[in-house]
Amino acid sequence: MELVFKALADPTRRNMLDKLLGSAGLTLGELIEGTDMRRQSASKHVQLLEEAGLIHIEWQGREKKHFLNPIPIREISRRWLDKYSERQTDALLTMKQALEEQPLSNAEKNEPLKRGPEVTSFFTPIED
Amino acid sequence: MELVFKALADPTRRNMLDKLLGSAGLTLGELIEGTDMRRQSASKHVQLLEEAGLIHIEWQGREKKHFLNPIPIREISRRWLDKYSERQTDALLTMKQALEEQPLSNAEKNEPLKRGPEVTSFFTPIED
DNA sequence: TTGACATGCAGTAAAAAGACTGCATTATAT
DNA sequence: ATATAATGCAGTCTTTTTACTGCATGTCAA
Repeated sequence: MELVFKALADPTRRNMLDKLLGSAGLTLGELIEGTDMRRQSASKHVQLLEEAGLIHIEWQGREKKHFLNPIPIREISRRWLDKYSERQTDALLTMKQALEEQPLSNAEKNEPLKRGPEVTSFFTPIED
Repeated sequence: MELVFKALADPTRRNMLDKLLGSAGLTLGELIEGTDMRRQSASKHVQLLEEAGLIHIEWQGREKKHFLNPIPIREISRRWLDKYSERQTDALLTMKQALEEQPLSNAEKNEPLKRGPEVTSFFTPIED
């Protein structure tokens, strides 16, 4: 998973994935068409993408064809991203809006500064 | 979006997000508890996370409370990741397995090396 | 077989990222 | 008021990342 996040961090590599989504089986030379990058640099990007399991490579004679493998991205989406996005977005939106209106509710009430779930819980709405 | 991917690339920052998912409103000091990182370093990580919109910060006196904002992650999941994962995973799996069994179908058929959609299309199954 | 093509590998240099120390600022508590 | 606590900011150093050049390897086509 570490490798996947690293690989996705670079815009050049994300662009490669986009290209491969549009037309699979592109060679290295085709991948750098329209860019000013040298093939040696692109090759290293491809290496990282492959190590992360994000692309599948198939040799055809002297040509190296690249195929997108969406599975690791799906894994991220399912195992790591979903736990933030699906469950809690609405709760956060509620909180955020409430905070913008009365950002210092506890201080205003002159309550002592408490720590712990009562105060810090992300899902305890302001109106509680 | 660039900032979000960069922010997610570092394991320290992902760990911070995980901590904030578990207990929201943690202060900077609480965020580095259990690690050997100095608060100044953690502070820079927090800055990046905030610039990426991944956390929301609320000052409470001299304490800085941090809250996870899952929305950017949801955006990634929806706009960028889903286009790889949901639509095409099954198609890829089929292709991958087929490739592993007969990885050079075109070459074996002694066809000329063609380029373009006919050959390179990711979604054109081997059995076509 | 030989020349052109697609790519790999090694080495270098520049840029970015990450972590540290030291000092400054603001808030709390006595 | 003053000491302590939570944090920010600036500067330096190290590591990592990224791009480049030059040369090597293997494949295709005449």
